[in-house]
Amino acid sequence: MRLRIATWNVNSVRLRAEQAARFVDEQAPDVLCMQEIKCQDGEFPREAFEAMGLPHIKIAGQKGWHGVAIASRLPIEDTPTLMNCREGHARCVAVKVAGVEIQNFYIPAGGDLPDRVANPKFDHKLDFYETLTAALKKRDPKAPLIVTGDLNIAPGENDVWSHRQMLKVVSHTPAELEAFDAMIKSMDLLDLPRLATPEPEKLFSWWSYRAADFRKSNRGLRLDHILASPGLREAAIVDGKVSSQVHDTVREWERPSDHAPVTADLKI
Amino acid sequence: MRLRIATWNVNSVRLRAEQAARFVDEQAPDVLCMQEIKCQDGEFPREAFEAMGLPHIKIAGQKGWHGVAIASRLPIEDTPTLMNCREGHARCVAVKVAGVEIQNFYIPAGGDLPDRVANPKFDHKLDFYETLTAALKKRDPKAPLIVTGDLNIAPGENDVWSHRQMLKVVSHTPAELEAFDAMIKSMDLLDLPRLATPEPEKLFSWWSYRAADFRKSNRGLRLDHILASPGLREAAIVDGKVSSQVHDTVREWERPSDHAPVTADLKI
DNA sequence: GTGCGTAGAG
DNA sequence: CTCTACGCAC
Repeated sequence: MRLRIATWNVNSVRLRAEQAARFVDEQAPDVLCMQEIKCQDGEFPREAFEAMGLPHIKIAGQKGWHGVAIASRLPIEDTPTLMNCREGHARCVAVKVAGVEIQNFYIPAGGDLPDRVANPKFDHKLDFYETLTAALKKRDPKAPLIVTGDLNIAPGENDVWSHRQMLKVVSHTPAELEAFDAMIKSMDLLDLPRLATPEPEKLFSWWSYRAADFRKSNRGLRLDHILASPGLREAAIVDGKVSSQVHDTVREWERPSDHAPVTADLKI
Repeated sequence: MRLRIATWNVNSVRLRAEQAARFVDEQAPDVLCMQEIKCQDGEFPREAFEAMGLPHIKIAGQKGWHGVAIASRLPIEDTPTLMNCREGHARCVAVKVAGVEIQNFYIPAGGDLPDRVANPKFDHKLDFYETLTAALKKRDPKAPLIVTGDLNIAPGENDVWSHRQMLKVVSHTPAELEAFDAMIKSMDLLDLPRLATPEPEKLFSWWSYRAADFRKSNRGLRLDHILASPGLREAAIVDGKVSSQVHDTVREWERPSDHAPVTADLKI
């Protein structure tokens, strides 16, 4: 069976429910992990997700900001999140689907100044990574685990439009690249979209709203990730190939999210 | 030649430009007087009005609030407004089209409490009427003049859903009815929509957004007016008939203004 | 209920 | 530029 997992920072699920329906119709994900739903649990448009064939829903919402959710075609089993947000924000949600544990995160953006002392948001971001990395180290790498979401770091030189310029910009600073790398090494996580589209090809999942024409300037970043535990290696790599993509055409739709959805397939 | 004059409180011209195009397409007004455009002069969607065949435009805008404009199929001649707003709001705009002077006003709503001392907004409203009435008295009644806009008073018993209940509500209080009457008497202005639809038939041009179904409750008010000077009597009353209507179906459109457009025809 | 202003986040 | 929150006006 093919299990297609999608992650999408929807930037308000109430404003994007119709686009979610279109995306689900076109790409048929079995599990849709969302970030920045920007609503409380009771305000989540459940009916819309039921109508699009994803009736099994787990929501971690809060008023107006952040908020994560998972909507699934298959029944979900409740499972604890790997960690909790230090600041009490709704940034973590997890389920088990078809025997696969899915941990969905909206990691803090980290503010403008890449300085842990002067900028508490940047400290929060790195602390989030440290806590997550520590939690992953305690887990059995052979267990089937997906770590996904808007992780707000573009880890590779080809995950940013300009490595040189971005090294000074939060999302691609050396401290963040190290934090991301440490997380990956915690259990040798597989970076599925990047395995499917190897370097040096550029791969982005986010483009700023501020650009007049995001295609023209193409100043994107790869902030949205689907990472698989070693226990999922055989499920993710089939005949030497990984099936995973960034659905960047979604970024062209009317009134889009600034993030494009990312999918990856597991053969389970 | 038929000159069709329309007045419409659009409640944000930028949000309503498409609806204006539809209305102009369906009703073919020669002159469209707008209120509550809620934008500055430079933010007015000129191109949209040019495209709908109303390229001659006069705008009195301000940031975010109030704002009036006139868009015309025929060339416009600049003409001074009959008065200026005491508070400096953009509430008055005037043009001359085909020899007819058109004075377009967005008269203050007047707040909740009908008390000139306790409520400065109510005082401003009555003061606006007094100033306008004084200005009209100085004009030659035989000159072709239209006074139109959102005048924020429902003058007659059949211009409100409940005369008894509304006598205590700003827009239909005794002081306002007197002020409206004094304005009419200043030069025996003709109330064109009411002449076309005589009492006791109810006639409304505004329905609150707060009603779930405005058709069902039908708690409307006639706040939007097209008044003609005696000099336009023969132009407005043709074979004993006045051609004027409230286009209330516009209120049913998607994301409507809370006001419906009103039109009146002159034979000139 | 709807659309503005302001501010903050991204 | 595009979201949220809050407050105000209508």
